[in-house]
Amino acid sequence: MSSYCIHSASDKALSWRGGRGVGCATTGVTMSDATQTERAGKAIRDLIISGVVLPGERLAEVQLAERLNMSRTPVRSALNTLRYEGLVESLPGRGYAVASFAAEDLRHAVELRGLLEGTAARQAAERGAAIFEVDQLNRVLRDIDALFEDQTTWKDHVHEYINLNEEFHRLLIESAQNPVLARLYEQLIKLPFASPSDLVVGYWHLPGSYEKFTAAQHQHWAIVESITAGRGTRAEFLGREHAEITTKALGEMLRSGALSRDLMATAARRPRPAARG
Amino acid sequence: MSSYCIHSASDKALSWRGGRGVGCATTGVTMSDATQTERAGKAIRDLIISGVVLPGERLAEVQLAERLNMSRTPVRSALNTLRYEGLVESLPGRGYAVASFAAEDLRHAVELRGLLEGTAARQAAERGAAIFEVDQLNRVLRDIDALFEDQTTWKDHVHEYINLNEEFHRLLIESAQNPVLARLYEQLIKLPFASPSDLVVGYWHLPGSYEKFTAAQHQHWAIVESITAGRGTRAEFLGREHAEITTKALGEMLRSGALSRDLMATAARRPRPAARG
DNA sequence: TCCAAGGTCAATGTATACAAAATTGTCAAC
DNA sequence: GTTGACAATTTTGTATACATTGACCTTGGA
Repeated sequence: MSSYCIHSASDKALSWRGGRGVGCATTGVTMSDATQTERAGKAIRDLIISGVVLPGERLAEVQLAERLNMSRTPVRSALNTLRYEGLVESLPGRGYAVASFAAEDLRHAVELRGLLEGTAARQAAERGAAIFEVDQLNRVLRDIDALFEDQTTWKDHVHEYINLNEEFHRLLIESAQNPVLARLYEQLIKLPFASPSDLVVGYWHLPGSYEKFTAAQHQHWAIVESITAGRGTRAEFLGREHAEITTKALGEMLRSGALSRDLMATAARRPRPAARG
Repeated sequence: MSSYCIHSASDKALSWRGGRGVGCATTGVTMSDATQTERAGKAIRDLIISGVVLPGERLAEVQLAERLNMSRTPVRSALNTLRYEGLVESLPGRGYAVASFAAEDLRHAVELRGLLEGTAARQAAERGAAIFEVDQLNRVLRDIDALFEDQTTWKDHVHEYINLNEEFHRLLIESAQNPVLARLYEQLIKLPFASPSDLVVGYWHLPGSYEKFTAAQHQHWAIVESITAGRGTRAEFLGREHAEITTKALGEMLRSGALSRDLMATAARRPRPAARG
């Protein structure tokens, strides 16, 4: 079984959620987390994302525990957590099953992320963002600009771009100083391919990615500009429009097959448990 | 300790989350749920909402297990769940503590609810809501109209209004046919006093409530009207504006002391764990 | 041959025992 | 008197054994 880590197609094997050096699904043990529960969570997540277990398939506790070389207790705990992250669904009295995601779900998630980011930008603009926060946003954007200066070498710095892009979006949410919004955002981007990084990971090697990324960066600047100027409405709609680029990129990714097709429900949305894998 | 159920001040003792006939925090056993875990979840929730345990206070597993007459296992599971509902915070390696809510958090939650409901309304309008869904929304609104016909007796039907109001908001979210949005909404309204019902429960006996409720009902009609007419932008902004009424009501509730003050963090936002209760 | 009822079995739900970690209290030294 | 380290105790994290529920298969009857 050569299904290894995520995106076996992509040679650079960018990890899915910035987990630094986490082991792969088959073992799930090589990483050095604090608790067994965390190890279980990451391992099961990998199993799902990498497509080792398919959508709709049941996740039996004993089976998982054996596979991960631990007892049922941390596995149970991790499954309960993953339920709230939307990766697994709980069956009434029969444990859990891998959640199914349709392409439509991904589009919805991206659109909602734009909505929340736009709201954060508006609130930051309306309350008057602190100088410190704006400075941080500007610094990140200048760093990203530097990466894109040379169109011939920018692909060598994709990792840096991913980190900076993620930091920008995180700072943007923080700038609203709205813990409830931040919590909701956190929950949303835990869905597969709903976070800013995930989409970059899947998109950067496609043709035309440079133009998309520079256009997105243009919007980044405009958002910060709006916040600084206290133009809340413009900030909000720029945040939403920013998601439109992502949606477009998502569409290209789907057509190109860059997204692990296993994540998509091929037949109906959320097929019945299907006790038999 | 006469701290009993929720809102000891309000004589009619409306239950907090439509739990039909759930027992009270002190026992937590009288209800007949399927599993111990569910019982634990509801019981701990009651302990928090009713103010028996205070914000910032640590929740020790053994202590809770003894109090609820069960083992630590379901208590652990329930605490893990409540973490994702925002009622408790997990301390790194030291278990859990009751989450603190500032008045500002409640306002933020209500505003975000308006944002999501507005988005749902827009999406329903844009995709063209099915006749069946619109019919259901209209039916609920007609039923609510009937309740408010007689200004002298409407308070006898508060329970019915709560149910109908909740159903309207649920139908509104469903009309968008957006599972991701629905999931986010579900998570949001699990916060204390973020759901439509909770606010009605706390507000209906305050002076001027009749006018507020009828004004809200006016907006309900306008939202459905917009959806039917395919006017997405208007639908969205009506959804947001609808939250403004709620925010105003929330302010009055806070000033009147109708909200359990225990839920509010009196000192700083999210005080340090404070190992000593 | 099909349907129904019962039994068997596997998997989840729960309890408890054990291990590891952290906090608290105590004692001694500065 | 304050500060440091060490030990004792409480508390969380994990494993395992048991109970109970639900599913599947077999067997009997129509």
